[in-house]
Amino acid sequence: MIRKDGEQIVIPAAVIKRLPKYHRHLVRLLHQGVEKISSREFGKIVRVSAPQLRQDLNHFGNFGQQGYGYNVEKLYIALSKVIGIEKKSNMVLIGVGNLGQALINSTDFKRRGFHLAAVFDINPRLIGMTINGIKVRDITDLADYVQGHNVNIGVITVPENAAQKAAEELIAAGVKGIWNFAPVDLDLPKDVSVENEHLTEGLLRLSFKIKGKTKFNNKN
Amino acid sequence: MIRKDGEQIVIPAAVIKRLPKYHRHLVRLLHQGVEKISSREFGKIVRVSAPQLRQDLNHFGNFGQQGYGYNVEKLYIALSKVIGIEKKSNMVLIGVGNLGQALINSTDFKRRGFHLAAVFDINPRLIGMTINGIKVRDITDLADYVQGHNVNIGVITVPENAAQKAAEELIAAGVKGIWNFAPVDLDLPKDVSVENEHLTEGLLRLSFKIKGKTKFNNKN
DNA sequence: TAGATTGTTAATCGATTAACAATC
DNA sequence: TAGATTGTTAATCGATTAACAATC
Repeated sequence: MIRKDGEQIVIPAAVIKRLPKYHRHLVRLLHQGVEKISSREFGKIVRVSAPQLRQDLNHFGNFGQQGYGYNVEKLYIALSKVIGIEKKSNMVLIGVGNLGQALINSTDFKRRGFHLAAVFDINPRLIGMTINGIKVRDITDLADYVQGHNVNIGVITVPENAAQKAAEELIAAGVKGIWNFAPVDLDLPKDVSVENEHLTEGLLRLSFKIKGKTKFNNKN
Repeated sequence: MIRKDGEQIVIPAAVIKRLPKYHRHLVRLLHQGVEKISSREFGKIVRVSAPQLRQDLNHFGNFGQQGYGYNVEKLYIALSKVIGIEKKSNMVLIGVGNLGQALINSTDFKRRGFHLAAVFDINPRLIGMTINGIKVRDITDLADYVQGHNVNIGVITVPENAAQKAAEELIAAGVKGIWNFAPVDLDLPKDVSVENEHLTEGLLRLSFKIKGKTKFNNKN
């Protein structure tokens, strides 16, 4: 791709959605010692056509080599930079309920370069407890902590009705992105990014899909 | 929409993705006592253009009324049927770790018509325990339970390396859909539906978005 | 009835696929 | 070099938006 200087290049939403999957499989291939891979082979793995895969990658640079394919490590490093996880970033979490605790104990995102620096709650019974080596802090200490520890992501695992307030506190404290698990659509300023994990919506989609298949199987 | 008899009508993937959000807000509006809503107002809520909202809904029937808009309760009932949640459906869960326990304690999907009938694990220390009133059962009892209790959805919250096997056991037992939280792409027969909750992928997308915004703000 | 708003067709926009020259 | 495979343009396909007749 030729980058036209000075212009803001917009990456299609559909491309952005696929990048994490590419990255996940590159990590795996790297661990498995795979050295190179063609767009055809890799496309089969990530369930995307070979031309589409090449198109997607070429939004960010020319990482392949004609007649050879893609070097797995090189592509992994390139994509890590594209996504912004080539160096660790710090997160804080608000809401030490069941889901919050599950995330505190998770190893999955830690392996991808995200460090959960601190967790907060409003409940005095939880404050002071230690979970997986992380102390639960008082929500009133949030701003101080975020400003002093280079935190740029906030995770929201509070109940529905507390989510908007938690988001506002995170933003006031200076985080740049919010990973939201509460089943609400947060109202946020444009310069803050959000990613929602509306788990129940996935379950409804599953229900819809099952219904369609069942119908089809009944030839109805 | 005029339904051409005998033909299999394919609903665009993009439409399916939006339905759960429509449903979530209809539940809320219904609770708030809102009686009717226009495509313009509702579109603003779900962040979709009015014509798109009408297009989407008209894939399933004509639920509105000219000059009036949509009756909230009528639309809620109609969409519930479309999604397949007009009556309760039974689920089982495999993997009573941190995330599994968080789901067992969740009220969110229960309110939308999903009943967690039983949970299973392989760990003898967990088997026999009761969490939120649900007994943890031995994974070897899975098939018997599923067949005897009209279960059609299986939830997978086991570690990465155990997920494929768990999926196969669920399918052998007869579930029609899998709600997968393990960070792997399951290999499944075509007549079984899957919905993945690859949480870390959401976090990577967030990282990418933050990076883009930061760049932009720096005028670089 | 008059005003409002749907349902639906046609036009536009964006994303995917096909094809192939470039080149390792 | 010859074979393989990329990067990229053009063609196709699908999804969104605009527009408006139908109608409550």
